[in-house]
Amino acid sequence: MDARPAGKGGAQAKRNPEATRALILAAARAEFGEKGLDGGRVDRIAQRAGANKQLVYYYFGSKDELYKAALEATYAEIRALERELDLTALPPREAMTRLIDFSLDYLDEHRDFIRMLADENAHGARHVRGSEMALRTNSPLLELIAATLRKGAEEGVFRAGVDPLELYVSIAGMTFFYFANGLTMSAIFGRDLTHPKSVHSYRKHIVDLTLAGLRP
Amino acid sequence: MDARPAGKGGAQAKRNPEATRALILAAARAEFGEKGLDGGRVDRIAQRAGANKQLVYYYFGSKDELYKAALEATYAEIRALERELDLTALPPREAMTRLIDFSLDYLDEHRDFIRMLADENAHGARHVRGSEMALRTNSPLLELIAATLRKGAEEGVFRAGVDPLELYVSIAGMTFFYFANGLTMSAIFGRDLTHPKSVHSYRKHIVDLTLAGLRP
Amino acid sequence: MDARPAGKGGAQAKRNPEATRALILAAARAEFGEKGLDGGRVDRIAQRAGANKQLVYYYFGSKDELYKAALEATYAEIRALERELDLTALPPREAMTRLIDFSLDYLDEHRDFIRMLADENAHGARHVRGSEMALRTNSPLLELIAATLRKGAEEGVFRAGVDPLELYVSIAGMTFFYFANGLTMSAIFGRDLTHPKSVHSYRKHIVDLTLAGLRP
Amino acid sequence: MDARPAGKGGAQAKRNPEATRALILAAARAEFGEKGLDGGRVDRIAQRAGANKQLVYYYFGSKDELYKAALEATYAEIRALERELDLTALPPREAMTRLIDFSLDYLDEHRDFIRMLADENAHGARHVRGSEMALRTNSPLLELIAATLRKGAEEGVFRAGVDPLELYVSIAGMTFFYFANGLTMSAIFGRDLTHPKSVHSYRKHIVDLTLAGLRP
DNA sequence: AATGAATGAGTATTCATTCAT
DNA sequence: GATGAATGAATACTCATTCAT
Repeated sequence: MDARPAGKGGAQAKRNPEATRALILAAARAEFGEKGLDGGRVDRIAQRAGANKQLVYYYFGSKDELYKAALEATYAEIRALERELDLTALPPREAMTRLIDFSLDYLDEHRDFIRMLADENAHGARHVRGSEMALRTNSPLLELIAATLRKGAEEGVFRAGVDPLELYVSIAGMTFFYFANGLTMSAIFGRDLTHPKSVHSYRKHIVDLTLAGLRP
Repeated sequence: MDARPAGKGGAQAKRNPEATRALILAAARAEFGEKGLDGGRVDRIAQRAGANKQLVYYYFGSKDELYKAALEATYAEIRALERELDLTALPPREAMTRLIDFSLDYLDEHRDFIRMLADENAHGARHVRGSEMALRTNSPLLELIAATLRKGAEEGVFRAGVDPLELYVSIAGMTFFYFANGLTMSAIFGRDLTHPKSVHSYRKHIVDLTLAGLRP
Repeated sequence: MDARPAGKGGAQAKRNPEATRALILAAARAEFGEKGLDGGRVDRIAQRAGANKQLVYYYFGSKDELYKAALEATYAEIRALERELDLTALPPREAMTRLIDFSLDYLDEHRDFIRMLADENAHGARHVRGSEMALRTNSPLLELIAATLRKGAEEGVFRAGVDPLELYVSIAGMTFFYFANGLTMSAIFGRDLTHPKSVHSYRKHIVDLTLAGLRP
Repeated sequence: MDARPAGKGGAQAKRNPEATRALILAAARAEFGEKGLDGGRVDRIAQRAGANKQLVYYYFGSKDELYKAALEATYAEIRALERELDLTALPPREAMTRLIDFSLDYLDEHRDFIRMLADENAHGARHVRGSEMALRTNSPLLELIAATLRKGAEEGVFRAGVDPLELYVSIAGMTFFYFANGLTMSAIFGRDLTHPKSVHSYRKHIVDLTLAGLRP
């Protein structure tokens, strides 16, 4: 019927299931990352993916399952990046600095992750709980923090007895909140926290606070 | 159709404008605190308030303006509480501990505030920007942090040069994130962060980290 | 577009809740009577009623509840008609004849009832079971049959021991099936059963069969 | 993508056109018998048949034509059973009893036929009219009734002048209605008509009524 | 013959908002 | 001030059907 010059058009030309699925998933991550679960629209996801709306259901079953898939893909991505972190050669204080940097940088560059994380919690972590993948996979970052704390304590540069998960939460909190609530704080305090200089300064602040806070 | 005299209408035992308005506002705070802006339903707010849906529009104009009003009321409340904090008599380290405690406790007891804060940012801080009230009122907590840092530096128990706003963000981040993402983290890490013992332990952790991190 | 002043137009000009509700219910009875539960369309019902589609939900909650309401209205109507039957003055055989006539005539004139009855059973009598009204109200017709059988037995014109409900089912079956499956049978047997003459002849047949069948 | 030789495809252990077609047809009869034309799903039919949905279209063209095929198969089956009835050796009254029994038993055991028959009529006998097969084949049962009536009249055990088709409709009605509307009536009258004892009793009732009704 | 991928038109239902009294 | 009735534009999801291989 066509070399597909005109008329119907669309993603159908592909006939590439995996690619189509991937396109839809990427579109979903973008949409949910911007608008959240409630604000995200299946129509818009299909459109973003250049796909037929029904295909979304064909591949993912429902909006909720699609959201779960998007969340899992996001988690898989960040964990893959975490896994690439190689701090074995670094002394504990440098390693800890790198960990904080990583956390800050990732969130700075992936605002969509922030939205999804916040949204997921707002919905009672419903999808995470239902995701075997999210529950199974351990967090490489937590492992790295634990290893770094241990090494630091052995070398006498960090005090002992610091709980890795609690430190993980602290670091994640300081970095997450900065971007998550940056807009509101910028408005209230009249200081543009989104500016690179502000980010740079804050980075130094939390590194200093953390390293000093871990001294023996 | 019934025995009542005429004209008036029905069960509106109220006829108390301010009380009705307050009821609706409270209902809105509850609803938005639970479900967010997108998830919140005007119908449900009216129902919670025991009021007619149209009254919501009569008093607040639109869902969005109602949300703004709810947000402002929430901010007003937390700031009033912050204003009650009297740390003048306390030495800097105790004062700082109190500040952290306050932040943690308030969030622990006001999960609805967490939801609204997260939601507001997810929507680009639209309502905060459009609100004169929220902008004008400076955060008493920030002032207290600044004063405490100053006093601590003078007394030599805190190092100098710490930016009050950055410390404010750090503390807010560590406390906010703990409750905001507690559900997800509890699920993923298999450790119940909502348990009082966990909160207690985490409180000690961030107090220690912060106080140690502020040492000269 | 029509005689109404201008602007939006539509059923809204009425502001007559009860009338609106009644219009929708009537439209639902017509629609479901023609197309059944699965085939019936909420859109079309709204249109038939000259009402907004949302009003259907405002008044009835869901398609299913609307169907139930339509079913109840239909049952209420037929039972009201049954209740008007006064056979006290008639001798048993004439009374029985009237009962058969009534059953045949009602079904002949209310094909929609046939469809709804068939449909309801096809769906496992779900709505009837969920309806307090339909269950509570006993069938006046069954009472009349019972009374007529009793009287006939006393007078010696009917044999004793005939179960009223079974006779009720027989009569209902003979009349219902004639109209319910008339189209199919007309097609298969090449004889127009919908023709008044056919109906007339069949009426005589079942009256004869029944009266003869009840002889002592 | 996998190790299989080439081209062929997958699990279709079949490659047996007629068997596949038969499977689909059987699945369609089951599906339509349970859910009706509107409620029946092509997807589900394919699934029930263990076949690909597209195959349904390959063999039957459309849902409607598949329905027609299912209807024809159902008619063919019942007519084959009717044809097996050999009443020649029986005296008229016994023969008539057998006919009624057959009708009752068949419907009792083939609820799906009831649904299809009801559904077909609800749709204006559209498919039957379009089916040459359904129109061509005469009903053996009607012939048997006619023969039995004739013989009975000759022998003086039945009155003359009874129209075979009308008697056919009566018997079909009494038996069909009992099962078709059994659920609704059970609910309304608070008597379980589906119980074997009820069926047994009703069987006696209609045999008695009919035989008595046919007496000269 | 057989299959998975793709599509368009529908389908019940929801929701913020406005009208009329 | 207060209320019930009415509206239009979405919104997630379904379904019969066709395309490409």
